[in-house]
Formats: sequence, structure tokens, C-alpha cells
Amino acid sequence: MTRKAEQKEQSHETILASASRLLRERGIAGARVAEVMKGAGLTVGGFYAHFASKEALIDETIRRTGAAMRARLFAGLDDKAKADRAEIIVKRYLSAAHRDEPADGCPLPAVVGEIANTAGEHAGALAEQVEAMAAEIEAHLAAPSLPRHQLALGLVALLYGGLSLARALRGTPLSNEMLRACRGLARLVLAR
Amino acid sequence: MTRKAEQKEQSHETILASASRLLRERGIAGARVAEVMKGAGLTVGGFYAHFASKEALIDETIRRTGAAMRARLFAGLDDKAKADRAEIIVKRYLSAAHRDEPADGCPLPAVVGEIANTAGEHAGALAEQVEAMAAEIEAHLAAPSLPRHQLALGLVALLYGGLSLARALRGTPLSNEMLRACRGLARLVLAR
DNA sequence: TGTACATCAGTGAACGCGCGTTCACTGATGTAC
DNA sequence: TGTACATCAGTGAACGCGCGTTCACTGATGTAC
Repeated sequence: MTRKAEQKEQSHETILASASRLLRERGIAGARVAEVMKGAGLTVGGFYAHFASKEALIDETIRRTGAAMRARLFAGLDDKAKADRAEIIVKRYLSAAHRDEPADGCPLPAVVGEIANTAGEHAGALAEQVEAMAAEIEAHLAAPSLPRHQLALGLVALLYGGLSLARALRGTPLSNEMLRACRGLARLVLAR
Repeated sequence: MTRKAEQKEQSHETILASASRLLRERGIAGARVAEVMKGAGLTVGGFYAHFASKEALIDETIRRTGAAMRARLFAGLDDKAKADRAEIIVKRYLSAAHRDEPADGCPLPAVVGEIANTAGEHAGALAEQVEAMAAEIEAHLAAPSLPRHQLALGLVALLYGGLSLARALRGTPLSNEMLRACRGLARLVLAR
């Protein structure tokens, strides 16, 4: 590959990294093309040499960010006892740190509402992420209290719902209460 | 009260009703002022005689719509056995009908994500609704498996999260699975 | 190897467009005498 | 009671502004001979 092509590929990655951060911090509408490019050290005009449209950027960003997030969320679990793994996932996801650092976390809270509110753009990319996340959780369930797939999907909803609400309620006492309540509910479900 | 003032008050209510519908269908950003007024049979210009800003409209709409939603969600429960009430609430909330008719349902899915993605505008109005919804659920819990308040808050997250995801995934097989899984998880938590 | 031309990643300004908000105006309703 | 004026809910056009997208251009990199 020529030096020019290498450079372009690197810019592509830098743009995606910037988009990933902005998407998680401000949502789809809040991730402005000009700002994404600025965050990548470039100017607006060059954007369309890398992506066909903002929609294409968001689709690719959702996929990439989902995968990166899962890598972190499920990291190092093989060292832990099988019975503890699901609870570790829950603690990581429903932590104050995750609530307070959206830019490093799960993309779901940033996009689910917007996707539901529109005509279902990005619904495909989202479905992949939900499916993948549930599948990984399912693999870490020991002695499940419900059909494994059902329990995993329900947990995704509880994690996503609890984190989103805790973020929206940041600044009120309800925010911490919400995280604690969801961890407690998850523990109850995982205990038997 | 003069006839003029009565008429204005009625317009105010009509505007709020239109905003309530649009807010739940399309979210905060999607509920355009001009369209809200059109839905009320009026023109844009008159809006600012009724509300100081779009932000004020949204705040009032969140409060009104939350209250109306609770009235429906918790209606007729006194006729039911205490042990069944929580499960009835869950079934109503996580139903295909509720998923498919956002305009008649809960305002949370329409606003939580947007509020979390911004600097916390409307966070106060949202906190009130979450608190009120949890309080009503709490009152209908029989023999709870966790501290009542904690269980109620966790259920709010599960209901909100499951419905939002099911809406965002509409059109994919995951949508119905998500509703069913969340109902199952709730049943498990309420059973003991 | 050096030279002349071609390519193309990135620039920066401009383009429509849709949005929230403002404002001069209208005409029905209300008030004073 | 009737008449003249005041009020004010609602109209419709205009205003900035920010956004996604386009496009003529630049200059470093790559290619052909």
C-alpha cells in the first residue's frame, strides 16, 4: 500500500475514534460532522472522502463502538469463577464510573432513544449490538433461573435502562439510588 | 372569567395535548414548535403568548403526560388481588400495544435518552416522573423480595429499558423477544 | 536518475434547509361613559 | 342602551443560526518516461 493510502486509512480511523467519543457523549444528533472532523484534527470538507453520509458514519461508529465496549466489559472474566461472572458484568456496567464517563462506555444509551424516536434508521446496526451483547452475557450465565437467552436479553434491558436513567437523573439523589436498585435486582435474578 | 380568557385557556390545553402526542411520537427534538401549534389548529406565531420557550413547553408536557400515563397504567388495580397487581402493571407496560402506540403511552422512552445526552435540561421534570412512577409501583408490591423502594426503582428501569429497546428494534425478531424476556425477568423478581 | 505530469487527501468557503424566536398587524371581545 | 376606544389571542412573514452537504482549489505524493 502506498504512503498516501496508508495516511488516508489512518485518517479514517482517527475520524471514527472522534465520532465514537462524540456519539457516546452527545448522541447521534449531537455528534456534528464538523465537530467530529475537528476532533480528528481535520476540517469538515474532507469528510465525504471517507464516508458517504453522516448516516454511514453513525452506522459504522455504532458497530465499532459496540465491539470495543464488549471487549472491555467482558475482559478478564475467564480468570473468575463461573458463578461470579455475571455479577461482575453487572457491577461494571452499573457503576458510577460508567455513568460518569459516557465517552468510554456503552453506546446503547446514546443511540437507543433516538433510534426509537425516528423511522428506524440505524436499527440494523443496533440490533447487531444488542444481539452480540446478549450472547456474551448468555455465555457467562451459570445455573440460570430462566431460559438462558431470555435471561440475557432481560439483563441487557435492565443494564441499559438503569444506566440511561442514572445518567438522565445525574445531579439528583435518585441517580445513585437507581444504580444500586438495578444492581440489587440483577443480583436477585442471578442468585437462583 | 371572561370569554376571551376561557378561550385562551382552552387553547393552552389544546397545545399541550398536541405537544404530548408529538413528544411521545418523536422525542423532544422531534416535537417542533410549528408542528405542535399546527396539531392544535393554530399557527406558530401565537405560541409565545402561551409559553416562554420551547423548553418551558417540554417541561410542562413531561409533567402532564407523566401524570396522565400513570392514571392509565395504574387504573382499576384496586379491583384485583394484591398479589397480582404488580404483574398486571408489568404486562400492561411491556405489551406489544404499548410498544406500537407511543403517542398514548409513557413519556419516558421519548425523553430519557435526550435528557441524558444533554446538559440535563428537563432533568427535574424527569426526576419527578420517575419518583412518582416508582412510588405507585411500590404501593402495589406484595411481599417484596427486596426493600420495596429498591425493587420499585429497579422495575422502572426494567420496564423503561425493555420498552425502549423493543421500540428501537421494531421490525426485527428481537423486538418481541425483548418484551417477553423482560416480562419473564419481572415475573421472577415478583414471584418471591 | 531526473523531469514533467497525474492523482488525490484535505482545505475553506458557500449552499440550502429547517428550526426557534420575534414582531407588526388584525379583528373579535371587553370596558367606559 | 348605544357608541367610541382599549385590549389581546392569534396571524403570517421575517430573522438568525446551525446543520449536512457540495465544490473549486491546493500541495504533497505517486507515476511514466
